[in-house]
Amino acid sequence: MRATTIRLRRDASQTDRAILGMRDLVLRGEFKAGDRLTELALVETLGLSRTPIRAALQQLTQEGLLEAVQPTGYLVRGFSESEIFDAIEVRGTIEGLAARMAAERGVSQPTLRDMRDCLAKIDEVLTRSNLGDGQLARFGALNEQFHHLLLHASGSEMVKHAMSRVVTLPFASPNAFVLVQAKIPGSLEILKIAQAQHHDIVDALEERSSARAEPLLREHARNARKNLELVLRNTDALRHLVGAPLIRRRGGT
Amino acid sequence: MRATTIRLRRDASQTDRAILGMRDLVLRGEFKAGDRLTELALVETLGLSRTPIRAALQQLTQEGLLEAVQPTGYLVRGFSESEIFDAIEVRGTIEGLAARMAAERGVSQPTLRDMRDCLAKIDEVLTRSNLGDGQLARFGALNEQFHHLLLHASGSEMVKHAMSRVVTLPFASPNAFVLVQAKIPGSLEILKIAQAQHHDIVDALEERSSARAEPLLREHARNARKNLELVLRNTDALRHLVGAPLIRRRGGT
DNA sequence: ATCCGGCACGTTGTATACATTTTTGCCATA
DNA sequence: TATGGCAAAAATGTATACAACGTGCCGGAT
Repeated sequence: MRATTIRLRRDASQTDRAILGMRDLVLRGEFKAGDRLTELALVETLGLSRTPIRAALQQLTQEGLLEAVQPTGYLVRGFSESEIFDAIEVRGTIEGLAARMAAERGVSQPTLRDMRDCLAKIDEVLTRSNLGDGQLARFGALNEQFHHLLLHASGSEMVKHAMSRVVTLPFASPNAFVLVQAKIPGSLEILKIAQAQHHDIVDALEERSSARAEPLLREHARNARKNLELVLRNTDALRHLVGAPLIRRRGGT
Repeated sequence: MRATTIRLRRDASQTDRAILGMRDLVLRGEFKAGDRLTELALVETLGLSRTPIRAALQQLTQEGLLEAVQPTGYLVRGFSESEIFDAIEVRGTIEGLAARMAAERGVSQPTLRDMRDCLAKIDEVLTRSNLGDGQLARFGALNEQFHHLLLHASGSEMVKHAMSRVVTLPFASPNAFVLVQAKIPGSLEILKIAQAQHHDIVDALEERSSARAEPLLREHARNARKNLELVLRNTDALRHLVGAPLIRRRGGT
């Protein structure tokens, strides 16, 4: 390799760096949706050899960020608003399945306790009258934890696996729109509603009501659809949304 | 390369051959669940170089057939009965989502006609009093076509994409247990019930009843669960099930 | 006998040379 | 001007050499 090689690495392999670097480039919009990615260009940009680049291209394609085209090559994917809506709907459906299974099969007391604890911490965050970035980040971490606990409660590796695949798409994760809420007026109300749903969900699991739990999760996911709409109509918030450059707007970028 | 190189290829790349070859080896049970796969061993077995082997390992891992382990390496995955059940449940859930979307958004007349035509052909196959392998293969092809038409009717690329990921797992596809039905007594009845559900599904789509269409597809997928149980209790059928060596039985292979 | 260091080997990670395929752009021809 | 085809350039596909990393074995010291 050249003398330009960065030797700062702690433990990351070249392949990991290629994946992280390329994901970053794509999500930040360094490449536009529809752009063709060539290995050699990425070799130059990232300072890595073709082998890890190829592995990363394959990885990001399976994540859904890139698209393999025939006969050969990769494109940066773009996402229409309706595709993002559908991705969120798929996520809500899988989470609904997780909730149904959890309710049907029963959730262990320790797991229920973990969920209640998690919600208590979120309640505490939401008592503050206005949220700074730090509080929002804490909400995001706890929110993610709650959704992980739900998957754990489902007791199904297959459901976890299905969820992990759905969530690799930008905008599809339960946390996708949390961090930009600071830029949206009324965000506290939105988060309080989400948290009320969280409580209802645990109630449903506790009473083993799959018929309540499943639609609750579907509806819970639809918050993200509303948030997407808000963000799309708010230029300042859009600037802070990770992956925003990949969104294809009707009649424009 | 060695003189042993097979030059029969039409258009398959080495990478394609590695993927097909490895998938075949795994599904046929040449490697047992839990076996570690080393690149060099596969190089010897398949007569390819490490580069396409590595790509194939990555691909089969994302398909769910292999499992990447730390610090480094790949294992052949095994599937418990309950994992297969859950995989089928996930598939039914995604198909249910597809059906709901199709009903809500409305299915075009040409697509409805295609579905009706497809079902008419299946009806014809099922009028024969007993099914040979050829008839069963035809049923399988038409069944697959029907399920593809449903995805098409959903009008959602995201749902198609989610389904394509679910279906890569062995046993999860709508056709997984069709081809072994020849070995199971009463298979004609099973297929007739499935076909009755097909008709109900199209009826529901036609009247745009998402509330009917979604649960119909979930229940339809559960046929596969029943078939799995039948096959697991029938040694002869099990021998003809693709991927059977990967099934972990309680207290045995 | 046990613990520990270090060497040898097997495996994966990475870079790169070479082969093959695909794209591109030019030029001749209609 | 449109078109066909050919050659050059660029890209990907493939093989392989070498590096880095573990892991286990063996021998020596306590």
